[in-house]
Amino acid sequence: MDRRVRRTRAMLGQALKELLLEKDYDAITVQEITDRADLNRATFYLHYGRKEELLTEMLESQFDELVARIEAETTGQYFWESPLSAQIVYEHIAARAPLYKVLFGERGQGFVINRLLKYMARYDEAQLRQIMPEGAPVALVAYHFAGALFATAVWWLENDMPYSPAYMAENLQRLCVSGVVSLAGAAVIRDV
Amino acid sequence: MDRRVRRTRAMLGQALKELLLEKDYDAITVQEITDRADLNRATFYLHYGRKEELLTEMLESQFDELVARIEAETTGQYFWESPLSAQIVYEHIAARAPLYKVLFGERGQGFVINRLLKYMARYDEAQLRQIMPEGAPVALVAYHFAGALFATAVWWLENDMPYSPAYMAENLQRLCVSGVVSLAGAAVIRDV
DNA sequence: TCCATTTTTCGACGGATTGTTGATTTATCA
DNA sequence: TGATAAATCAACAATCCGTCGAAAAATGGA
Repeated sequence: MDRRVRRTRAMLGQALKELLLEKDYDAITVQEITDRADLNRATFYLHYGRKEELLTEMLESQFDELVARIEAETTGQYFWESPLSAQIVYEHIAARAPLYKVLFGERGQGFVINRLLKYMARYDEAQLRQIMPEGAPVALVAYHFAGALFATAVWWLENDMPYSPAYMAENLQRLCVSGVVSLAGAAVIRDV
Repeated sequence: MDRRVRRTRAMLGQALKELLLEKDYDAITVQEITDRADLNRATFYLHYGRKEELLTEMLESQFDELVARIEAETTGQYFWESPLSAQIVYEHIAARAPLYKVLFGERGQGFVINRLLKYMARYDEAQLRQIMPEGAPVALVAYHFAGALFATAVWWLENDMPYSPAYMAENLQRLCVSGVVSLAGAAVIRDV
């Protein structure tokens, strides 16, 4: 890939990231992105058809990065075997809190949310298929967990992360594995 | 409220509903909405500042309608006490499947999804607060469940509703209350 | 280093949508 | 019926879109 292409795309991605922290995604124009990146507007259309493509490319690389880290730090473990995997996810989110708060929160984008759900569910489904018995609605359960992780992350970001990643992960794992009864009983999770 | 106002708003809402089934929300213009409703474009701005306001108004009334039905059919029961409440939710969704598939699915809108999550979580939190012990992260758990319900609904709609509302509700309730262990054990839910 | 290839720039184009204006016509309610 | 409110209509400037062709600049291989 041409050095100019790499440079141009990186500049456009960086410009979009910056602008996302300043104003609504819908309100961001191609002109603004290229102005910020100090590139000509026509150059944008040489690489992307719409804003969505640029944003999607950014996100995919972020997600791949996250999965790679999980694989590296939890070798041989299933995602739900311990809270560690989930903790890495929440840490990943915390490290990018301003951006994710915008993308997933109040003024977020539907296609981003759906892509995230699909990404998480696909990863989850592959793992659950090895654990759950034949005939179980694995794909459905995977979406259940993906949705729970997504929504708790949204709540966490909206409320300025009042709990630690470890606490969030512990809570998530208990709810997914053992349900609310495991919280409602004697053993209430201690805040961290 | 003036009869003309009621009529105008109803026409605009109906026009938007129709257009949502035909093209992406983003691609729908105010001009198209008023053309479809056989109203002048200026009339739209007499009632709403943007498309979002019209859509939000539509959704709120749908949600209120759903909650009213749940309250009426499950008197004195908590939402999670039986799968009945959740079943009513899935039935509500099924009855509006084409519209909800557009609003929540692939090309859905972030503000719609967030508003939905918040609406569900608020309802859920009020109930959970009466069940769960002091000090439990009730708001967080409420979002967990709201996200699970949302994501399973998305999956359900995307896959053309392969399970019955009763099955979806039973699965949701078991996962939320007792976790995945209640499915992974001997008792796998039978497909309905 | 040189040269062919690729990328980026520049200015400009028509077309579409936006939100608002003021004057006019129409419908409603009391 | 008459005062009030709502809807219509045409027009406005402003903005953003996607695309174009020609020119300039940068790249990578010979």
